[in-house]
Amino acid sequence: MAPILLNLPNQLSFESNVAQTLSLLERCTNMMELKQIHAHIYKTGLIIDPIPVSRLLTFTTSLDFGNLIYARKVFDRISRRNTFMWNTMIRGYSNSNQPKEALFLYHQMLCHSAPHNAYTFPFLLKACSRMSALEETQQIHAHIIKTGFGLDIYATNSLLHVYAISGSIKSAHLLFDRLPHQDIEALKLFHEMQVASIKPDNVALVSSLSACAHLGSLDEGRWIHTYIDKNGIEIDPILGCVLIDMYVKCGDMDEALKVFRKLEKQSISAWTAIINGFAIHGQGQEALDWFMKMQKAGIKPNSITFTAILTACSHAGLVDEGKLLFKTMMTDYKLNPTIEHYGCMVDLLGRAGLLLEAKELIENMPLNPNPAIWGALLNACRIHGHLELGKQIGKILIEVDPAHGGRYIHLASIHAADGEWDQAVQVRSRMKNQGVSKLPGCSAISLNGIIHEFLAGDASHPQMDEIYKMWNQIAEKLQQDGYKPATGDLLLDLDEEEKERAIQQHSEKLAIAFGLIRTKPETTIRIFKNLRVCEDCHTVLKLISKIYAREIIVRDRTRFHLFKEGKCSCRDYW
DNA sequence: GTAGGGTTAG
Repeated sequence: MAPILLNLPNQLSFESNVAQTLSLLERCTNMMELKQIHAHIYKTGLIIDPIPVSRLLTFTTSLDFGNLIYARKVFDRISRRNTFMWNTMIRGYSNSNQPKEALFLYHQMLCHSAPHNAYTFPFLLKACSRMSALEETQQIHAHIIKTGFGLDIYATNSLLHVYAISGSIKSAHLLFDRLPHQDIEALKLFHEMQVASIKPDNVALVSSLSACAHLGSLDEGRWIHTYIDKNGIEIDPILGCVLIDMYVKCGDMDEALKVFRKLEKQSISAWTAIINGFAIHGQGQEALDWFMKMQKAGIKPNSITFTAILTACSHAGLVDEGKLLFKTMMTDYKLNPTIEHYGCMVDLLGRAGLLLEAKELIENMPLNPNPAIWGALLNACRIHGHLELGKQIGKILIEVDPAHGGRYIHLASIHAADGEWDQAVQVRSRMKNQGVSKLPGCSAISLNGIIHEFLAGDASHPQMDEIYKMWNQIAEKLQQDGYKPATGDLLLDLDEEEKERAIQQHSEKLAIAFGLIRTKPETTIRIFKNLRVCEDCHTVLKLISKIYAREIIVRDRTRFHLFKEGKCSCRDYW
């Protein structure tokens, strides 16, 4: 029953008026009632107590209610705003579709010299994470340290989360390094933190592990796993799932399976994480086997499981299996395909060269295609040399997704592949005019717990002379093996020789040269790249695995490649 | 009276 707001007695004492108003708020279900309560607060002088109006704000900005426009009106009318109220508004915006407003409010907060507290940062950083606002994150990071919240576990976790999902490997690692788990001395500090009861709980562990998964930080992930075991922390279903996912994304499927088997109860998400593991490792048949095994164990696949299994089919070229699964998903499992499932299917058909079928699927699907859908088709055009269609789609893509640097690069290289240099240059300058920049390619390799990072053409590493020397040796051996640099994709006004030089300095090549110098013969080399491996580097890595008799594992943006004896686990289907 | 969690196509 709705509260009878108009009949509030007038002769209440202040305290019981507060109490009654709060209780009315709790039962409030619609805007009309809310507005009446708002009016009542002002009319009866309750506004001098911060609690009723704070509750009103909390309620109005809450996820269920979510009327930020009205909340803002309430907020703007308050003459003495306290930190709680600012925080509440920032939190509201951070969960809304205008997270930018959260940052704007923080700015205002600073202008008003309103004090912030430990609650302020997690809200702000949530807003940053939703916008992938890296620069702002760095500024907030500086504020956190300056104002003495640098050891606050909530602030630190939130920072780690934003850095990890926005691909800022370096910042995330710096943060990890600051976390006290690097050596014995640091362990003491870690212990002190525990005594001070700021030890990580399950939620903190989950977000750290998830950051490791994003970054491919196997060493740190293992460290956290050991910490969990040593401290007898209970592995709840979410922690189990993210632990598996960490090993999966760090390239250690064996360990992922070990964790899975040890779980007390294998939840649907744990199964899905394993199936997805096989998918991104290119082991399509294993993924299918586990999909069956899961159902035999009495677990029904959900929508996310289907994304994983369709990804598996797409990466392994299992076209018929994928088509059948997509069909049975609707008929037998009664699941409505989402845009992600259509994305998988476009990718599956496109990679297999069935471009027309992929295009038809997009045209006939009941959902509006998003940039990712067009991106999948564009990728297929690139692989199969459908340049005309590629140009059409590329043009659409830079219209609908003008802030995405990769799209311009894609379109420009398709023009280049067709010999249309003028057009390619035009696309590039359009990108420049829009103020869009390309995410620089970055490859990382971890040796003895230290991460070494390389950018293309990078000369900043202290051992650079040695690395280039090594690369020249490698290049000589490659040449003897008949390798010729594939410069076709490269753009622009470089002549052939310069192009060769540019391609020789790709980040993954520098990383592999460094890996060969610094590791013993026969050890596996693991490299992580933030973008897709380039075609030429893929060829080179295959050859190196043969010439130097090394296994090389590369995780790129979408999947793992295992190079062994001159071949890659993706069977050149990627 | 306010905080932080997972598996998901490109």
